[in-house]
Amino acid sequence: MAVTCGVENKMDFIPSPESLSGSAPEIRARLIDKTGESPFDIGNLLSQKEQEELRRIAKLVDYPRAGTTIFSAGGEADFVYVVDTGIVRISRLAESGQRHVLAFMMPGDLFGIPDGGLYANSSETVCPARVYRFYWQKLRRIMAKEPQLQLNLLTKVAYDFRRAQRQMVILSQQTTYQRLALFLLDFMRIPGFFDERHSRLNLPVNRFDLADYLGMTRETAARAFARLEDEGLIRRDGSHTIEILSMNGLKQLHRGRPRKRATAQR
Amino acid sequence: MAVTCGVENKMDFIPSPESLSGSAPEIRARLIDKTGESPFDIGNLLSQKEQEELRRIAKLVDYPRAGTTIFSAGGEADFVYVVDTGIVRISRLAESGQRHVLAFMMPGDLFGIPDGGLYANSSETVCPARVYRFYWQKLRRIMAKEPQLQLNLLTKVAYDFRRAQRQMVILSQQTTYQRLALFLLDFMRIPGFFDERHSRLNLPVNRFDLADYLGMTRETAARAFARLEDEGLIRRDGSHTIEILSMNGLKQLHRGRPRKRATAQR
DNA sequence: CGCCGACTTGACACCAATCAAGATAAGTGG
DNA sequence: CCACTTATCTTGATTGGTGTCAAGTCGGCG
Repeated sequence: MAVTCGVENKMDFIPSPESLSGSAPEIRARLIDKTGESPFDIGNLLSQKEQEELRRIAKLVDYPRAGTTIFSAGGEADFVYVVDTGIVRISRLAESGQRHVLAFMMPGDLFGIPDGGLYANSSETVCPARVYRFYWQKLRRIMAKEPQLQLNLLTKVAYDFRRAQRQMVILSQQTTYQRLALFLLDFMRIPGFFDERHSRLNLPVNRFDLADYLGMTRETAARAFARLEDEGLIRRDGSHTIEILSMNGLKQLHRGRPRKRATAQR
Repeated sequence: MAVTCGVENKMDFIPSPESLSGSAPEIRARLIDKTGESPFDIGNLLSQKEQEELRRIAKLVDYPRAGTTIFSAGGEADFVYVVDTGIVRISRLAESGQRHVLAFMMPGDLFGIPDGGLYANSSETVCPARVYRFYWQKLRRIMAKEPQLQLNLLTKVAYDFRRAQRQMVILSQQTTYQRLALFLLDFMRIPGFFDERHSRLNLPVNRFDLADYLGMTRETAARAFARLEDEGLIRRDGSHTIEILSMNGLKQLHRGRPRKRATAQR
């Protein structure tokens, strides 16, 4: 659950990464932060020793090409991963053959936590990417001794859980246009994809992935883009770069009439 | 994420409660199990001392009436809860006023984990219920000393996370009929609601809650029931008891043609 | 230059929401 | 216990959003 968004109303209640504590809300949930001085920490909670231990079992893996499989659903889950650079998609295949993209993982996001020893989902690179790889068993062993590290992991999973809950609400209530608007807003908040000066958004996600993430078809996604453009909220400039003409317009769109009338029970 | 289901294909990949370890898949994720001999344990992983500590900070709270609020989204999150008896719904209100039911929590399920000190969702009783209540801060303090207990909590959250992922796929791919069929199948697996001898299912959930959980309107839910009845898969006997005529028929329904055609990328 | 994949647009069909009304069940007071 | 009220559930007719199928455009690359 990578994409973040800045609206602060109820529907849009965005889980804060450090959800379990009550600290400052600006830190991104992560086990590793290459840029900071404490590269293996979330919110500077880990001791030097703990960070060292994490570093020892981490291995940086490079995926130079888009569309490379990192792991597949049902496979033996030996590793957990943390995105270093690039974007990774987490997907699940229905037996109908219909794919669903559960999340786009951004730098700092953790993924691949096993379910009964197996991966529950598949994951592939969306663009060239580098990821840290940890032996899950080793990590578990360390966590058994280091409660603070385990709390970091718990925090991270709780964060992803809330993002999933938010996505459930979006998928079942918002129209396709609203979902797309929300997606763009979310993406704008991720460092490195939105150029504020020119108000241009870089969308390295193709229409397939986008549609499967937002629960619609590629055709509908294209139409949704067209409508946003007609209404003067965005301007397409190639299918992967978009100029944001009215961020407020996008925000208002998702507050408008939902797909279903409001429930007024009791 | 309470409801469980027994189909074992990919789409229906049901997370096992003890997902993080690799042990036997029969135990239900829980912190407390009143019925067992180890009432504060998941999968008998906790020591006597740890169980005692949990018991000390737990308080059993009774909610004799349906529709009682346990906590509200945005409120100060002092407690976490574990269902003892009855059903509790976890919901979120969009600013449009549209409610979404995120999950029905069954006996043994844990809920109310705070997000930045506040509750992210609301929760109300669906029927008369009893819940265990824990001071979150106390629980955190104990967990800091007892990694095994914290691992139990992590396991539980990871389990709910996977249920949320499954629900995302269902909401965005399945038709209303398929979603209802799946819901019934899930409910049948919960101990105490399905009478195998008469093949009768007790559904203590009203159409409002059901529709808001499955992402449809009450009218559509009623029509979906009608269609399942027309096709000879169920028989309605009052709106809250249902006779299952063909469990296999229900299972096949959700494998049929989905709402969208399959994605065949690459 | 021409092929090919990704993306877009159009015409049509269908599923599900809406609005409205009726039926059943559940309380409530006499 | 029965009439009355009310909530819950169901059914019908209509509309609109979105998937489907098909064709067309754009851009990249050999």
